[in-house]
Amino acid sequence: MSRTGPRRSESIRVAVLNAADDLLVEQGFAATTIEGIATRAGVAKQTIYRWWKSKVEILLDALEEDALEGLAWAEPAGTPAEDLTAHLHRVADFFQEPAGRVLQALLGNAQLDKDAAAALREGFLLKQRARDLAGLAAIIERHTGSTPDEDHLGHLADLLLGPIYYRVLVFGAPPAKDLLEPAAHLTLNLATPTDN
Amino acid sequence: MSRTGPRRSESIRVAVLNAADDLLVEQGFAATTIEGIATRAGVAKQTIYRWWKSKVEILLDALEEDALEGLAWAEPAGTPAEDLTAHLHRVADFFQEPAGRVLQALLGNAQLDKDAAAALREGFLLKQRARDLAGLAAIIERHTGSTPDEDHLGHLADLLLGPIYYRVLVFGAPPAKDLLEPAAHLTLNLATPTDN
Amino acid sequence: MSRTGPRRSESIRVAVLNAADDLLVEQGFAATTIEGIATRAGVAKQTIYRWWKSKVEILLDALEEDALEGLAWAEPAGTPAEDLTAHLHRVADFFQEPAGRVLQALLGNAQLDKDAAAALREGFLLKQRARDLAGLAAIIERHTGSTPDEDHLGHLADLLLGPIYYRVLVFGAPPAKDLLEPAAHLTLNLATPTDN
Amino acid sequence: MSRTGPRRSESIRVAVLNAADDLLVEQGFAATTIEGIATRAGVAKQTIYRWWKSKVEILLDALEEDALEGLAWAEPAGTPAEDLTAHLHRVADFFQEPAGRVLQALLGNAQLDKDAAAALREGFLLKQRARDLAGLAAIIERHTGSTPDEDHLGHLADLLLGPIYYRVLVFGAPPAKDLLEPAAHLTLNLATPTDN
DNA sequence: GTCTAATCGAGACGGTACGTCGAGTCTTGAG
DNA sequence: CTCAAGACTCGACGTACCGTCTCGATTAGAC
Repeated sequence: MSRTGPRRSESIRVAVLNAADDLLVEQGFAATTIEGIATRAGVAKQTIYRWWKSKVEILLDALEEDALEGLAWAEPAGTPAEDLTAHLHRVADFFQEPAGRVLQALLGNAQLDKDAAAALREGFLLKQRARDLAGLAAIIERHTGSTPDEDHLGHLADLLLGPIYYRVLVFGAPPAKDLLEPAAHLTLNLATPTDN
Repeated sequence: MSRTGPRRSESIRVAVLNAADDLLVEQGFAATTIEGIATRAGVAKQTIYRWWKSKVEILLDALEEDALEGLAWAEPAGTPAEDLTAHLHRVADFFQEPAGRVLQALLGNAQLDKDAAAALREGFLLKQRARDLAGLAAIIERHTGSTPDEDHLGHLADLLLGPIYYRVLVFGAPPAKDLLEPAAHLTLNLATPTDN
Repeated sequence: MSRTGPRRSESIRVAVLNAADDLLVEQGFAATTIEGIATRAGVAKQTIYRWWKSKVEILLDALEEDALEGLAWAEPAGTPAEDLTAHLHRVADFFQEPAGRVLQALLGNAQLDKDAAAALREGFLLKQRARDLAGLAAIIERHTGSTPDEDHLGHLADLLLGPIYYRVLVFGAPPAKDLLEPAAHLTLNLATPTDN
Repeated sequence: MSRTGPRRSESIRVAVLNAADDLLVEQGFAATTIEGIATRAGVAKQTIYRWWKSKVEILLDALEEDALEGLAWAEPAGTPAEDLTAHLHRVADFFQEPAGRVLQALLGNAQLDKDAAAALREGFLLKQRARDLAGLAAIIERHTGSTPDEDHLGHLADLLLGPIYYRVLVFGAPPAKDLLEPAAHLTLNLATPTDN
């Protein structure tokens, strides 16, 4: 005997996520207010508060829908080095897209608010980390024939992705593209057991 | 004929910077309001607005006093590899200190506010970048006897520092310490012209 | 061919009226919300709106059941003066009872809302006025042997009841009891044609 | 050494009181919201909350300024009976004026809210009661040469004013004018020591 | 010693957004 | 068709800070 009464409106959910996304890109994080989202989505404020605790939760919801593909590891299409380089380009490009702006804003906000940081970590970053480790492991395996252990894999991921996030978050733009290919090669070299 | 009347009070300046620092560490960035700083410093709001444009400027002021030494490159004390590893440890530790928290908050806020980002870049990050490049160049020179060109040096700095900032800003804590020594050696290897 | 489906549930009607009554006495008029009544009566809001237009209508419904006896003119039991005095005591006491509180609240609300005022007038006050005039006329007739004309009777009712309502509505409590007996005698005196 | 800084703006105070008055008369009590008053007065909501706790306090403030003259007892101008009758006319007319509407609304609200009732009593009704007793005593003294005792005077005031308030608050309009002169004469008769 | 001009505290003010409450309407599925 | 449950829009609530402003009181050169 399931419960009675009206159900949550999916169209409202989508309208809110889109409104939040749009506002963030157009006006920035500070100007993305709950009232603004409500107005733009044509929805009552109370309806937003019924389903989300804060604008950060809304953006996190929006991110989950959009970022999965933007940061996904593609199927093999060339040599491991080529595929890895291509992925780094994809990550660098991602931060220019709307979904990337959302992630950037949420990362920024996470520095300012411990709860938001925890929510972002749980809701997105750790999952993405797992996907990154899996994607990187697959490429390394294609390259060397074996999978590095967890710790080593994590270090490689940090060396590989760290510079991109660093340039984006600290200097406001992805790194020069000519950094990416050497970084990919370097990582694959480090992944060969003898170099460990 | 110079002007008359009282001059800017240094004690007020210090009280405001300390109040801002303390509030940030104790309550977080969002709770660090101009009104709160004014109250805690025992100062009128107007007095703050007379000398600073926003709380970001206050924190930037506070950062400039504290971060210089926290992120400074030390004098040679061992082999280049040892010195470089030691510096990476220093950077990682810096983000645990109050001054590091301020930088982290300002970096976070910079993701959310373009003006704040520009101010942080101009007021701190670019200068620190220059110091980092100089410090790294000096160590490489000791190691290889020659200085890499500007672009290459920048890439090396990104590879070296990126992972630390990445772990701090994305995962909320500095990387495992055992990542740092390999990263230092790696960077020095990459700096030798033949490996490029 | 009469209509199908269940009819209005009497148990719900009673539950709602009681819930409204209770809430009014316990929490006051403002805190007596439709939502509160619905919750307390274990009934859906919509069900209330199906049968009543507003909380005022609910309270009016509740009043009609209780106030009739509370403000009723009793059968002759003594001299006209005694009976009139007794009635005044009954009216004064009525405002201390729950039903009196409801009337007081509805009178209060009527000052603030023209529609509510009209509803109260139509639904209760004019009927009560008629009962009061009839009761008073009966007593006067017993006393003087004749019935005063409509206008005169109305004035007498105003002089008689006015002070009680005045004390209750303006000063929050019924008048001192020793006002009531002189008022009763006075009214009867004024009712004798020669004193008019 | 009095305090420094800007003082409360008198023009704002007046603008708020007028806006509240106007809204009450034009739209009624329920539609007289703090936000509406603020908008109409061209004032920030916070400014209202700084000086008044609720709209009731605002209206009370407004009342104090306007009701004093509207309900004042005039100087002797004729016989005591004439003056008393004139005063009753003044009271009955008062409830048709804006200030009278305010009093009526506040009386209505007082039935619904104990705190509001207490505030109204303290802030206005008890003072007005004192003025009424004094005014009535003066007229009686002119008529009979002596002043009745406190209790008796109170009863006379209740008999005199009760019917007017009763008709206004219960039936929504002042009593027929021909009630007033008999009521005045009656009261003076009752005030003569032998009739007591 | 004035004089004079800026600094400083205190805080009033117009705003914007917050997060909450209840109103009244509408939708769903059970009985 | 009625009902409980509750999603929905709407308007107002009272609060927090924002950034601007005004008001004396204080202070430190210039004369």
